[in-house]
Amino acid sequence: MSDHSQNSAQNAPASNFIRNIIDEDNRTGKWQGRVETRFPPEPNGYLHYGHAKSICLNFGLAEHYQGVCHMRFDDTNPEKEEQEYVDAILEAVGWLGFDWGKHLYFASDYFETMYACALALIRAGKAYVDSLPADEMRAYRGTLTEAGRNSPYRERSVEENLDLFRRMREGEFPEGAHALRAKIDMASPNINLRDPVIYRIRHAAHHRTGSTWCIYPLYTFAHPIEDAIENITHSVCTLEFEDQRPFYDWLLDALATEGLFPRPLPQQIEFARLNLTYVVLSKRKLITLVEGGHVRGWDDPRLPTLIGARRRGYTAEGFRLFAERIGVSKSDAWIDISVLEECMREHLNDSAERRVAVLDPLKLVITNYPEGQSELCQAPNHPLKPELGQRDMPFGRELWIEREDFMEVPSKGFRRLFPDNMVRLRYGYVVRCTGCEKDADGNVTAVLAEYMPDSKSGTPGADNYKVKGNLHWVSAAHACEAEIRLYDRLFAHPYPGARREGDAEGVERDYLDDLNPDSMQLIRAWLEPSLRDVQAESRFQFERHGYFVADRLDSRPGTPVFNRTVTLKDSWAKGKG
RNA sequence: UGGGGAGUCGCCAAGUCGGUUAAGGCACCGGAUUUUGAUUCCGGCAUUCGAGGGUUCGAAUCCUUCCUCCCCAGCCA
Repeated sequence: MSDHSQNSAQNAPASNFIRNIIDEDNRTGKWQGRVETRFPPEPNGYLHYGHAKSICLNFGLAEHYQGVCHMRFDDTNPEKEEQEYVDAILEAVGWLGFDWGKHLYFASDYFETMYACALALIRAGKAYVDSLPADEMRAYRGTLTEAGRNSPYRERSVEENLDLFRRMREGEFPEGAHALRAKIDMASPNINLRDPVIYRIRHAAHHRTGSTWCIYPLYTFAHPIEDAIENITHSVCTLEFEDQRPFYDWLLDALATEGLFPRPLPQQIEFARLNLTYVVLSKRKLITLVEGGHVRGWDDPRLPTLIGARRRGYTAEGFRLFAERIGVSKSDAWIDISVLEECMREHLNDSAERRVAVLDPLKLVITNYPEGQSELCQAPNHPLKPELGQRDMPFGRELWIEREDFMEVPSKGFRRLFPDNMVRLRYGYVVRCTGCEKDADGNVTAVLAEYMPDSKSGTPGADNYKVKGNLHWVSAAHACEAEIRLYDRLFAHPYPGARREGDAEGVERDYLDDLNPDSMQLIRAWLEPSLRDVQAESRFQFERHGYFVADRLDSRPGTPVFNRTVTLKDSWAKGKG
């Protein structure tokens, strides 16, 4: 690729170390140009933003190199996995816009092959049945700084191992009585090589294989085999598996040596998982948030789950942009949540039609506009896309405007409504503020103004009025009332539960203490009438506010319910803050 | 303290078989346009690559010492 094409290719993902590896493989012809990746979640929970990074990476790599990405379920632990999660994961990946075609696989479909691999290992003298109880096995394993010791069962004969392993499969033993271990090196400085357990006894029903099996392979053993079976070329996983790679290579090499798999063998490549500020991504913590009632469920718009994101109005395109923008590397990086938010704004700004909603209403009375009269104003659906057309907005004597758009005594730089000031009612008339009404406590109950009859937007003389303020409004007589859910960050601190500067020695913080008490606000607001019959999951920009989506579960034509996806940038508010 | 990784602008991240001025994005700061204080546009934004020492005509890239952070002792993934 020339320098020129690199610079001009706007949408070309940045180069990264994984692409460099693949480019090199393609250069040497290692895989004859073939690129096959996989996204291999365990179906034991809902996918979150971190998975989105991995999905975009794996499917994105396949897309870029015209390869394929397998959708694979790593379902080797029957006690944790459920069909419900399989379905939810499939839906989430599809929602993100990726297509695995015919490449949908389950590790559990390979159990027989894995069993054969174990047998081959035993015959090759590279695996043995250990009968040490779990706690003793732990003691024999040694520590980070001390070598482990060989199990007294380590030198069992091949025949005895074969017999025992077969009987394990037959269900002759209770859980924990025996385990199959790879025979490598109990003194290895890499603990993962100290004869890792590769098969355990579990008398549990598996969501797909039922009670067919009572022994199950462990991830360490299963994953490389899954990759080899599926002819994966580049097996991309997160950093915590780096120490596992020597075993990955040892296993596949041993199996290839026995003639079970052809070479070259798949290569494991590790990248840094996503860390995002103001949220938590660990499964354990997410479960606590849901089960502890801190959020409204797994699809709560505040939760960093993909179903939550969807409900909040985040878009697949936004996630893909985000994945591209944050890149891929091996350094532990913390991405600020604002980067994700900005990606969503970017896509929504381009794709969402504009509408008007008054969230904190204050009555505006146009005193020189006849009572009972009304007329229509035309508002474009998208300022940059005239082809999207426009809709009518009724205008009348009484309007709802935003409470913060009026100040009886304006602050410096305030260019909205205040006595004697003129502003344009967007898509309507220019008005001059003449005063306001207050209740007994001095609270403003209505703003008074006079409109300029010759200032209507779209009419010949309208441009003669030069005003700095442009306010949105809805006709009080025509507005549609609706529930709006305003979401903010779930946590009030960028690193929930982390020590703060100034914390006393030994202070432990609980991430739950960092929950943002104002992360959700339910309000009732006035919408322009065209929003009344909106379809669930429709997305709009409410002008001057942000992006909103009709709740996919609770919104119905006639009774809309909106979720705020993300606010618009607001340099005025920022300047004041 | 054993092993495995990582440290380049506020946040990411290219660049690493040494070679003129250290990509790009986001954020930020100016300024222009604007019937969203939005968008868009234009300009600015690391004499410096965790720190020190060394090799070299020349180092973010090589050598060396040190510092910081992350991961590993499940019959979880």
